[in-house]
Amino acid sequence: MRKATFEERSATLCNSLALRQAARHVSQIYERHLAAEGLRASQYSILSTLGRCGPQPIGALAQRMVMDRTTLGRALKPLERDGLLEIGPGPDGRTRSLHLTATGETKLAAAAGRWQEAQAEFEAAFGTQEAADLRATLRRVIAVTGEGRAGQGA
Amino acid sequence: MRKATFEERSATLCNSLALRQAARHVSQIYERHLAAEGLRASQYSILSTLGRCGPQPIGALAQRMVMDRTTLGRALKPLERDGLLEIGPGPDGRTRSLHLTATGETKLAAAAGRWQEAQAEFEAAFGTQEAADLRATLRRVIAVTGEGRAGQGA
DNA sequence: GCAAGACAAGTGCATATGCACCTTTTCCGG
DNA sequence: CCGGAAAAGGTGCATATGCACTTGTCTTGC
Repeated sequence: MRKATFEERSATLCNSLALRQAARHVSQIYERHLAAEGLRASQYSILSTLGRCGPQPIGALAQRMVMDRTTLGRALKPLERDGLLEIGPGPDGRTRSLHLTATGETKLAAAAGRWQEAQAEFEAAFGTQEAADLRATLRRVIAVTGEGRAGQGA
Repeated sequence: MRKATFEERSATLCNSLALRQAARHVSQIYERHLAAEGLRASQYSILSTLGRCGPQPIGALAQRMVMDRTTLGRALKPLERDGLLEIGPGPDGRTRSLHLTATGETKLAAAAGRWQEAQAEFEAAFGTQEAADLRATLRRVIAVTGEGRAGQGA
C-alpha cells in the first residue's frame, strides 16, 4: 500500500460531512440569487416541483422531493402564509391536496430566472459537464441509501 | 443537439437540490449509528476536528470546518452543556479557546467506532473508491464556490 | 494616550431538519 | 357492523443554518 498524500491526510474523510459542507456552500449561491424574489432555495424547489408535477398530497410531494414528510409539512407554512400555495382537502378525508395559487405561479415564473442565474454561476465555476456528472453521482447516492431504509415510501 | 433521455427529463437538474437531498440521506446513516453514543453527526464532526487540530478559537474552527461562524457558535452550546468541551478565554480578550474535556475525548473515542460503522455501511452500498472520488469532487465544489465570496475567512 | 477601524464573538429572527408520538380516517377480515 | 391494522397528517422537541446587527476588544496612526 502506497503512502497517503497530503491531500488525503488533511482532507475530510467523512462522506456525510463532505456532502453537507458542499451542500451548504452551493446552496448559498442559490439563496443569494433567489433572495431577490424573497424565496429560499428550498422554497423554490417546492414551488418548482409542485408546478411541474401538479396538485398532490403532502406525502407524495415529500417522497418526490426526497425529503422528510414533517419537514415538508412545516416548510409549507410560510408559502401558504404568503399566498403562494394552498392546502385544500384531498379526495380522501385523511389527505390534503397541495396546489399553487395564481400568485404562486407568477412568483415561480419570476424566480425561475433567478434560479437560472444561480445555476449558471455555479456551472461557470465548476463546469457544466462536471455538474451534470455530479448530479448523476448524487442520484446514485440517493438510490443506494434509499434502499436500505425505504420506510415511509417506495 | 441530441434528444434528452428519460433520466435527464425526470431527474433533478438543480445542483443545490441534488446536493441537499444526498446530504440529508447520507447524514441519516451517520445519525443512526452515532445516536448510540448520543451524538448528532454534526456534533461528531466538531469533536473530531477539535480533537485532531487541538484547541483553537471559534472562528478558526468554523473556517476549518467550512461552516458559518454563528452556526458553529450555537452548535457548541449542547456540547458544552454535556461537558464534552469547554469554551475558555483565548490569548486575546476577544477570542475564546475551544478545547475537549477528558469526557469529550472519551466520547470521541467511543463515537469514532460508530462513525466507522456508518462510513462502512455507506461505502459498502456506494463503493469505497466511488466515495473517495465523490469526496474529491466535493472538495473541488467547495474550492470553486469559496473563491467568489471568501468573506469571513481565507 | 486616543479615536477610528479592524476583528472576534454573541443575539434576534426566520427557516430547515427529522425522530417519536398522537389523532383522524380508511380499509379489511370476520 | 365492528374492531384492529394501516395510512396520512400534525405536534413537541431538539438541533442546524445563516443573515443582519450588536457588543466588546485590539491595533494603529497621530
